[in-house]
Amino acid sequence: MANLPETAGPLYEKVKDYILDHIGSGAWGKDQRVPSEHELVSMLGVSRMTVHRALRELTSDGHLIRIQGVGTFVAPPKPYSTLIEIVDIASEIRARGARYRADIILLESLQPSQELLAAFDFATRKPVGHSMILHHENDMPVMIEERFVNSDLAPDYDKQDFSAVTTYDFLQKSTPLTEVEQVIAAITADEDTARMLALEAGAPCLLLHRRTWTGSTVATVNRFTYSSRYTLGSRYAPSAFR
Amino acid sequence: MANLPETAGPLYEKVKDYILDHIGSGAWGKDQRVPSEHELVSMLGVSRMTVHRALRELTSDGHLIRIQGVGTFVAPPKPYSTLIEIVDIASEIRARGARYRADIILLESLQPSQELLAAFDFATRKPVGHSMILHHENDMPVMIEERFVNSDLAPDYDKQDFSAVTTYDFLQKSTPLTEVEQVIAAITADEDTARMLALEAGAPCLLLHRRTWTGSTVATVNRFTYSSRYTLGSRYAPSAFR
DNA sequence: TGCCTGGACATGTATAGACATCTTCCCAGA
DNA sequence: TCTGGGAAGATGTCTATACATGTCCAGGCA
Repeated sequence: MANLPETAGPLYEKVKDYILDHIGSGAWGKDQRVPSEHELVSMLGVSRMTVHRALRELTSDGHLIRIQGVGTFVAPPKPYSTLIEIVDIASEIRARGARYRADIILLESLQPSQELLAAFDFATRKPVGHSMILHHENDMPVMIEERFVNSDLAPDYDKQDFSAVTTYDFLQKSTPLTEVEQVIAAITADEDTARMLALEAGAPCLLLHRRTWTGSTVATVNRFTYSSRYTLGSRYAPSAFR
Repeated sequence: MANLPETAGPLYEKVKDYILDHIGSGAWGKDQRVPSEHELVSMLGVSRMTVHRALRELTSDGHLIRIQGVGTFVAPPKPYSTLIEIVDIASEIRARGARYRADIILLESLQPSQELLAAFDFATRKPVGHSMILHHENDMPVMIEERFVNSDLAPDYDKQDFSAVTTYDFLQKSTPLTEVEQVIAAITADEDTARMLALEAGAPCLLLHRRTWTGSTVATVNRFTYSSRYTLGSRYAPSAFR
């Protein structure tokens, strides 16, 4: 009988470690077959439910691929990709210990343009909420936030007091977010943008386009323009690795 | 006895839906107590293991918080934050159906500068691998990749043939990535950069700084400069939401 | 030759029962 | 009044068993 690692913790964790060790050492390579539940039961001397739990968790972590009726296989290695978490700018600024302020430049309900209709995937013309807010760090403008909000999901968007509640907090409470699409680009600030962000003409700016969904309906279409004084970034520890 | 939702699928999924419905409707609010496993067994007429699995999965999805010996509680709502996945540029370009090419500008081993020593968190001076590669989409330069690699982890980095294997693939195989730190900024291209990317002087560029760790040691320090023709972005469906 | 059906085997789910571990709280004894 | 101990109740783990569902293949029948 094979030996389980002597790490602490519950049995199914030891079974997970046993399997991860074999994958990590290369003994069980990519796409290769992992012993069946029944075989692991014989090899390790634990019950099938315990083996099953270990295999199920490793599968949801992306280490294994299981096909009912066929078997369990080592998953291809994780892509060397990373995730950037972008948080609410108000909390981001405050987290750095800086003073945060937001100026509401505009808050209205408007008839969407053709382009916006397409972004919302609307079949018929109906008004959407629209806001433009200038965010400051220590009274220095750092980001222009422009949001278009689906009025079906947040009908009173243009009647909120966003000097008291951030758009972020309001939207978090009113609409459950299910999906996000984002594009980041570098642009040269045009005259208006440069003026608002107190930049020299021609300064480079970070542009973040974002669409969010709740279910299959588009909830918001956003455009964030960051001053070149500002950087986006964070640190993220992928949980798929041990 | 309470009624489980009539959705399809296994029993534990119905129990999960039952609980998520009560959370979503506001019937069970934030920090409020969820019925105990024993109570749910009585209420729903399923076995404790089935209830337990549902609760455990909802906990790992961040919907619930469980404290042994105390009880189960509704977790505070998810932050309204998003994740951007940034993948390997070669596969990104190919995925768009474009022709990909990489020119190796430089591949060497060098003594790190003071700044680089700090980035690697090295106590003593030792050489690091260094590469500069220009990536093309349809023969148009779109990104300058500059990498500094910890020689302890990838000692032969400067001896690889990166026209045959991408740096991405090589590093993925040689070093298990455990953590990532990234910063994105917009910059104005300097003369050299503009020339390499075939841009006009003063064009805005996207700058992505990245450090990666394996365990507690810094594996690579990277600097990616994207042409203004290029945008970073992707679509991501957070699994924590239903 | 071709189909198709049954058996072997894999994973997936559900249950009952037992014991472990942890927290809370009440009550008896000092 | 203070304190220690134990009961109650919560989650956490493990097992044995049963049945469901899916895949694959070999052997038999047309």
